[in-house]
Amino acid sequence: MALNKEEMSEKVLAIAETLLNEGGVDNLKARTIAEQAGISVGSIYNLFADLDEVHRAVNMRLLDRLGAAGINAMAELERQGVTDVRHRILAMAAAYVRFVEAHRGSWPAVLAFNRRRATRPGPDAYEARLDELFDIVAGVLKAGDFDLDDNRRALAARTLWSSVHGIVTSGYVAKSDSRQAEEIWQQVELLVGVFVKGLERGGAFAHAKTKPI
Amino acid sequence: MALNKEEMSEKVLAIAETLLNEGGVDNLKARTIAEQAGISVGSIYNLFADLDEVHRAVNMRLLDRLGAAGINAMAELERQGVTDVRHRILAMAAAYVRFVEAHRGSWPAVLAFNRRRATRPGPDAYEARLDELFDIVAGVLKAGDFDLDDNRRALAARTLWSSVHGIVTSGYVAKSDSRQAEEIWQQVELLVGVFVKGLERGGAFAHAKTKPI
DNA sequence: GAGCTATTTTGAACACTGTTCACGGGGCCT
DNA sequence: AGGCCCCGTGAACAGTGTTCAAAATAGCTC
Repeated sequence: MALNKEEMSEKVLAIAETLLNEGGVDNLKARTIAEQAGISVGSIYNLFADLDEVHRAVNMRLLDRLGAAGINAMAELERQGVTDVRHRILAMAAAYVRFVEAHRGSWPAVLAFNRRRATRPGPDAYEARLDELFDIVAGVLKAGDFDLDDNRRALAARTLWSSVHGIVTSGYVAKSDSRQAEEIWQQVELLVGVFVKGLERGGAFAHAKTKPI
Repeated sequence: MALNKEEMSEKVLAIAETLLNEGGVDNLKARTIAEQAGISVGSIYNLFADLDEVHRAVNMRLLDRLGAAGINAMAELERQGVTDVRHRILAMAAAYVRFVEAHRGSWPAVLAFNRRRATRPGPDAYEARLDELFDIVAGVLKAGDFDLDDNRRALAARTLWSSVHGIVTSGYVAKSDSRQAEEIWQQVELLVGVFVKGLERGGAFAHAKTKPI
């Protein structure tokens, strides 16, 4: 019946995720976790260095799930034989939007945490998770017949990703209306449409030194 | 020599802004403010309901300054007789990037705060400040000869703005390298270029039901 | 200026954080 | 059984934000 170290760690993380989802970062309290897990406060510090590490671990799980969702979405389209670049990018974006919507409480905490630690040290395993997603988007762009070298394709992928990210996060800070979801999706559709068309034209990187009158 | 209520409020806000800029939201402490302002902790609560209100007031000042920066940037272009839509949008984006860069410490706190209070009440005077900026962008788009009705132009303005926002915030969570600034600007240039070209093509809102082979 | 009242300022006290660490119980090997 | 060590424990500590009775100050009347 007694849980071993790893099982207890997972129990703690599950509780922590629920707390974060329900009340944001302010709701992640050592004593609450301890009570709900049926252990003492001190025991948490035997499993994790501090609450930040708990938070980081929860975030890692979230990012892993997000990555899986993205990969699944691509696999689904593959299965359906969809090769259109715009559709595939929209599918990725949809997976992202769905994910954030399903984690409205804890996703902001991921960003807030990332931001707090931004001033501190260096080798974040965080970014590695996100880079996977960049790579997927870059892969999709590669399938399109835009004439982009690797650097520019990576830049485009990052731009696209950051833009979708901005739309989603900007959207969810406003009113909690369900109409918001519709607005967000309209913005994403516009962005992706405009992006693909802009790249198709091939001149995305040609700065308007030559003014088109 | 004694400061009246309003003067002391401004002194408190100035101190609070410095604290936020230096150490983020965790650095905004009642006792620190009191000490630096030469008053007691209790006095802060005579000037502001709680620390959140202090934070909110600082954010308002920042947003006001950001709005002013945007307006100034547009006025400068006006003075130079620049009417090119792409240039004007880039100038707006540049103003935004410069602003965030100049407030690296406190700007994340604006977003984090907005997010924390997102679950709570309704009539945010916050969004009003941001709407001004949307309006400026929408105005610039109006000057372009895209065939967009008011709704779609507003949607495009929001999309553009959110995207730039996403690029900037995503950029500044990563390494604190100065190379980051370059990457951010490349992304913004790509986004704006692609956006304008996509809109010019006029088909941004025509979903690809008609596949262009 | 004295006396009185209203207002503001104060800082000790309270409730609640994260985090530590000496204590002691329980399992495990000899 | 004894000794050992590991690990869970929770009281204790150092910080938070916030409150509020009391003291200090300001303002007013005479």
